[in-house]
Amino acid sequence: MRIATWNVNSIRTRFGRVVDWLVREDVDVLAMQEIKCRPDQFPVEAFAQAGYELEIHGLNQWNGVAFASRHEMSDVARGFAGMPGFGKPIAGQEAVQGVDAAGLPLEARALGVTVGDLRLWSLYVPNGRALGDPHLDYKLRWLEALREDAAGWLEADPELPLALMGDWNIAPLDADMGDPSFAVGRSTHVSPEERAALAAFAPLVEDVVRPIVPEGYTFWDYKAGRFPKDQGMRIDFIMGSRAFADAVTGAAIARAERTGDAPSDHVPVVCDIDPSLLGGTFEDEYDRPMVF
DNA sequence: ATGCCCTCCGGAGGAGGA
Repeated sequence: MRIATWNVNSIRTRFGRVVDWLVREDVDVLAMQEIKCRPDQFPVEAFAQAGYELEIHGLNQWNGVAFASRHEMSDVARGFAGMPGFGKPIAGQEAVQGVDAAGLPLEARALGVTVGDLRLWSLYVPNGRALGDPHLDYKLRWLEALREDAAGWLEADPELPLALMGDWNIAPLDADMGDPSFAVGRSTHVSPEERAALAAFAPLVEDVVRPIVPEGYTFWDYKAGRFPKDQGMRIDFIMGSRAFADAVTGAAIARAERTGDAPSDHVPVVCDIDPSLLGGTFEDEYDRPMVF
């Protein structure tokens, strides 16, 4: 079973490329970020024709997360319980996009689904924008709230095959920073605070791709020829719980998706799961014949 | 370097990205 995450940078611009890749690579479940549209604007037909169902969480032209899956999805969660909002309290926003406990509007940055035994989240972690910007504080609070909720999920079920996957907007190691416009002490994505926020997930989930793909970036800025110079960043991760990580049999970073016509600035990050290693009752109907 | 490129909305130029 193949699972992937991809910041697509507008699904309306990219859907042909995305569906082609899903079919070509035989992907079962894709977590998308930055779809940049509402559900009524999402190109669902292109996915349906390729055999994929969708769960979509998009509020407006910003952010937006979704899942495409060949398998049934259930227990859909739009946002997590402790997720903070951002911006100014706006009267009437409760009905439009929901608000947090402080009355701040929630953004479309987290979508959870269950596929078989797997609990999967598509996450678009706030960018942070700049050191000292209130958006960076939002980023850190958002991550801490996610960590607290994820700790609760795993406390309730330590054997839960959980994957937190998406665009984390943090380069955890110096080897993950190849873009010279990012530097410790000068920019977001590499600050000690952000790296500590990601490292705090260590007791819960681990990067399941790095042990198999030790090198390579997942994002290259469109500006300044960052891709041809290979000045990218590794900021997209599949973070798996113990039970999830134990079932991983392979992984890849689809670097070729940054080439050709109209690429996203991010590429897909992929892992393969052997359902028989999950120890549960998941049946992959694409691997096993249906018995009637 | 308040730059570069790309996408959004709206119909110009600002916001946001990382």
